[in-house]
Amino acid sequence: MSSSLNLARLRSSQEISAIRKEGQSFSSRNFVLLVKPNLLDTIRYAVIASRRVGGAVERNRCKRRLRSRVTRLAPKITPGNDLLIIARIACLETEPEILDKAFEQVFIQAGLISNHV
RNA sequence: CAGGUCAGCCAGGUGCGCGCGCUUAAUCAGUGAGGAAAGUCCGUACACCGCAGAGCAGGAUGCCAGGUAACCCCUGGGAGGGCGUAAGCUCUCGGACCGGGCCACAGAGACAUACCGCUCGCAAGAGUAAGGGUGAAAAGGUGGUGUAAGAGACCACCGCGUCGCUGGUAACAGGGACGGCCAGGUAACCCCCAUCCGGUGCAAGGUCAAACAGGAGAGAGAGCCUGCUCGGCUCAUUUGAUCUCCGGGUAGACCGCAUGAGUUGGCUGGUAACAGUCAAUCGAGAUAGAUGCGCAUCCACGACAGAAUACGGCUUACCGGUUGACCUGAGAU
RNA sequence: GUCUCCGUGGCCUAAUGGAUAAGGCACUGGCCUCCGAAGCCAGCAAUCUGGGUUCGAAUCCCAGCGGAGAUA
Repeated sequence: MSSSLNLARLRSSQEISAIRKEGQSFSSRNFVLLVKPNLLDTIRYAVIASRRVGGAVERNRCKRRLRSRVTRLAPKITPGNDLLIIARIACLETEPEILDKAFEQVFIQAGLISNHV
């Protein structure tokens, strides 16, 4: 209950474009992760699926998959960062377990998961 | 039984666990995408702006009748063409005597003409348009009479036009009389005729309203270290710190926003589209944008695809399943 | 969401309803050269898709597909 409090959504387009400009990027086949430290003790995130991914059904599916993995990993992630996750076409086809692994790998690479496993 | 045609319906179900949006003070609980939600191709509602009334310009529609809030929509009917043995499917539809434009190449000639021809004649010339050739298209067609050769010059049938009659609300159909066919096509070229259309679109529009700047008034103190006193510091006291009020209104929030040309069922009228009436019922409302995942089980093994102000159509995409009517062929009784 | 516009070889352009769809760059082959470049000659290759109007469609009409832009 307390862990869910420091996970928030980013809503304004100004903040998101700031992350796109200034954030550090870490990419995989399925998605791109951009990180920018904020001065708060919370994690704020946003998920983007552009028209390149597909129609409305495919875009919703991508966002759903990525969002659910963020909420699952949230207790492990070190707070104080803004995250921006951009979906790629491949994340529609990859198996859920492989996507899980790729997600953790990228977050370790970005140094966001401190107390791993 | 096989093949086909048309019309309609469904769009995985049930249980458990985790998770999301909305309703709610909160839990529990309830509820939660489509037949096309799509394309944005038409038509409206609704909102604001404009507007005495009318017209011009521009655009749309175009066989007839009906339906509808309205329609490039639907239903029924008509004429003509194409496909199919058939059930049936499909395409076309005001005006060429308002006027203008265009009709390449070929061909003698494309809207006006006689090249090769035919006939008469010694010839000059005259009479012709049957046949040839060109072309998408060349002064009704076929057969006969007739003639020097020919020609609606005349006759029969068909086509065309005009005027009555009968049936039909009408488009039109049937049949009759007369004309003797004086003149091509194209209006998805301009145009003419009839009917309709003001513009912009929910990011419409409205309410509340930080901050910054502005105006009016009060005004000598206000703030910080610090909870209080002392003390200190900063900013003010001409160019005004600070406080109060004001209008417009940005960020943001809320309304618009889902009880409606609603849905389901019955009855009545109508061939039908549809209308009327009675009863029951409330079935999404997000705002970077909510519906999924796992397990079990049943089956036909799940396609196309995701609401964003709402509705009526059209068009396009689509795994399959199923119901009814009809047509053709074969066999049996 | 709403509105507007466009679509011609690999790329950039042209076109009166009447052609075998034109030109430049690129590509391929040849000539030239000791070898290249340049130049010259020849070739390859296209009207987004499907219907319709018309004697005839890249052009006109309808539907679809794809791509741009505007709107805060």
